Amino acid sequence: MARPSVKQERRAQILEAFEHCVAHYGVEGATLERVAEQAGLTRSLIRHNVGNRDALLEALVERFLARSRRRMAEMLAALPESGRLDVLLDWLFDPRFADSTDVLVAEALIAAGARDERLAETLRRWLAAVVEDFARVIALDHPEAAAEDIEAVAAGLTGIYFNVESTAPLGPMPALRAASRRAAAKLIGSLES
Amino acid sequence: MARPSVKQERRAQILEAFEHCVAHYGVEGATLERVAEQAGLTRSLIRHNVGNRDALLEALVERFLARSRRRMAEMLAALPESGRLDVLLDWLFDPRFADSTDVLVAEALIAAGARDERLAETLRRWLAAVVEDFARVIALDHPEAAAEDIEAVAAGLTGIYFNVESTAPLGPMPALRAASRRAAAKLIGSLES
DNA sequence: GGATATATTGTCAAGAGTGACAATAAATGG
DNA sequence: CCATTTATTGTCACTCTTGACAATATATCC
Repeated sequence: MARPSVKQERRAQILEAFEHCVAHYGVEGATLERVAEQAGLTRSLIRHNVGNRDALLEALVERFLARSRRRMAEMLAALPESGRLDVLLDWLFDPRFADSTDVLVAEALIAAGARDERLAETLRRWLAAVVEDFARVIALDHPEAAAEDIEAVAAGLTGIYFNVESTAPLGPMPALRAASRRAAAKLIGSLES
Repeated sequence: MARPSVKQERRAQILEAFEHCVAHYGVEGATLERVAEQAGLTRSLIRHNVGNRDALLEALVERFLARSRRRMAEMLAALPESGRLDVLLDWLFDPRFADSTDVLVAEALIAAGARDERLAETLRRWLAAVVEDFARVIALDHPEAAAEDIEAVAAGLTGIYFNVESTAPLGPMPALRAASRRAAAKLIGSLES
């Protein structure tokens, strides 16, 4: 009885473009014009399908959280019974699996969090959850280790990983990546008593 | 024979304001209007004392590099003969010494590096130098350790530190900070044979 | 006090970014 | 073919940002 709606597809297309722009230019630098160009659409269509700037940012945060959780869950589900931590290190540091989008978007959102306490609270929870997920994986292979040590190693792992991915705009830095992976392995190894 | 020039003071004042804005809003979001307001000056005075946007960014990069090197040198010079690494960990993770400006500016510049290969090259060198400085300190206390291990620990330390400071816009995260410090200590401890 | 160099303020035009809405085009069911 | 719903395009007004330059004020030396 009407022209079929493509709103959901358009919405995804727009949010992906917005994500790209936020990762590259920051929240303030991701203008609707740029997003429209990146998506191959017009600014009016952005407004039609998602809304104004605020709506766009809110939708991006939701998408980012959902995507981050899904990727983490997939990784966790793919871990083998033995040698879990080697697979985890591959996932985190192997350039073949590298995907800096999430980390770059997170950085941009964190910067914006300084002017949006609700967003800041969301991101604090998100970051804590990431560390907790890593901690759970580590605990599986080190059931005897103290909770405090596992927490520390998980936090360290997160920092090392985020730092490597955050340098993505500078181009590949294989030496840093390799050293970071070695550091992560040594950090995990420190749990052996 | 003429009115005394305050160009150098003004210049410093302007660059400090620009630095603040870049740390908070990113390179693209640091508009001259915002910088002028932050500095308590007018846009015309920015132009008069430093120049246009490009000149401002170039000056900021220089200032950032100089400041970063100076801070690192001061820290290195202040290290005691024994227990160097504890002092280093204090400097890196004690909230009383925390200063996230450098890290936030670095992140913003790195993002901008994607569109400026010369800047990217500068930042790659800067990052490598930071890691090398840490590696030298570590090597002082672990002369027997393999160079590759020292390099790895230095890279890990850098990542853990940068990650903690990069969360500054979210407000204090004492648990993450404490866990990160423990992780850094464990990482360094992994060099004991 | 006058010459001089600098600081400071003011203004203008051009372009980018945004929000709101109108107008047109296209696809579907009946 | 018609009615209906949605997609798509176009446009207008307003603000923000920037670059350039003119005009004025101020401090110093002679």
